Amino acid sequence: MGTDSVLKLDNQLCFAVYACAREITKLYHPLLKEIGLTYTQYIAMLALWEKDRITVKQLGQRLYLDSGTLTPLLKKLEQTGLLTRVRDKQDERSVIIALTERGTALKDKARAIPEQLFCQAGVSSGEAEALRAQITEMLKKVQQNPSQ
Amino acid sequence: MGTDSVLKLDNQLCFAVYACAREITKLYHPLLKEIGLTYTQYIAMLALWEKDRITVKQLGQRLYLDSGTLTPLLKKLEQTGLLTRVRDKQDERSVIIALTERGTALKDKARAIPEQLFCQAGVSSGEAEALRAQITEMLKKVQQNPSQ
DNA sequence: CCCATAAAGATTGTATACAATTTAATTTAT
DNA sequence: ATAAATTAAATTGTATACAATCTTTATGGG
Repeated sequence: MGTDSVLKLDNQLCFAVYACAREITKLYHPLLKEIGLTYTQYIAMLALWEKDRITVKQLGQRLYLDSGTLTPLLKKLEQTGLLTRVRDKQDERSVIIALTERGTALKDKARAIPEQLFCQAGVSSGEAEALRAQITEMLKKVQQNPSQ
Repeated sequence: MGTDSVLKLDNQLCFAVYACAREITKLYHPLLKEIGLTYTQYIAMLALWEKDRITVKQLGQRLYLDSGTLTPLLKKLEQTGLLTRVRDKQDERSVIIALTERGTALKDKARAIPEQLFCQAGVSSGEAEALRAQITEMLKKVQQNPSQ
């Protein structure tokens, strides 16, 4: 085996995924700026547009993010007026996230984004879907603590 | 088409890549802790073990990172004694990064990491390589400014 | 030669990420 | 029922990321 092929950057799956994630995020930046969201905020809104009135914990499980990241992010979205954060009466440990009217309405503006992005990235939706499926499978394997 | 399939989180390639990158990073954490590196520092060292005495600019192109991220990271690795940062005599705008003896020696300790990670992740090296190749291709398409 | 541009790093400001800890509420086991 | 364990958020501290700006140095016309 050549000296150190296992340590070559170009052989690292991790690096490819890591670099790709950041480059895609950069691509989103100008589009998201128009609707006033950061990338992570957009991901959170995507989850909430599908299903809101969920706890921080549940949102975190969906996004693979913990309260350390979500608490400040959700406070910001609350300040912007896109959602509310209210303690659950049934279980005061939990905080329930609900979209406001404005938060729900923002979905209309977001609808054009995926299409614009595909064009920009020059990736066909077919190959994107195939790749997404594989990466998702990998994500599930790699997931450290699925119960989290 | 169902209400909003384009905005569904599970249909987003970007989210799969983004979440996967973070989960893989978490997997590395305990292994890298043993050799005293963070994930990004490890990536930087991988590049430098392959080729050092390069400028910050060149390292940034290799890693898809800019000086805003690299400057503090490299200062830290300099403090740790793994590398040196010296202005290029030929072009005082550039800073040349060179590994110290300790920096070069650390490679020996790092050699075991990729193997350990594959076992932990439960991914065969064959499928990892196939996926890596696809993501790398995608990375190149998505790259905004290759000249950068 | 001299100025306008460009290039490379460094800096600033904002927004993540996440480990580790803390606080408050709830469950569980005794 | 109550102390111990668990759980959910929030907080703290550290380390990225990156856009935007600034500083210094180099380059290229005129």
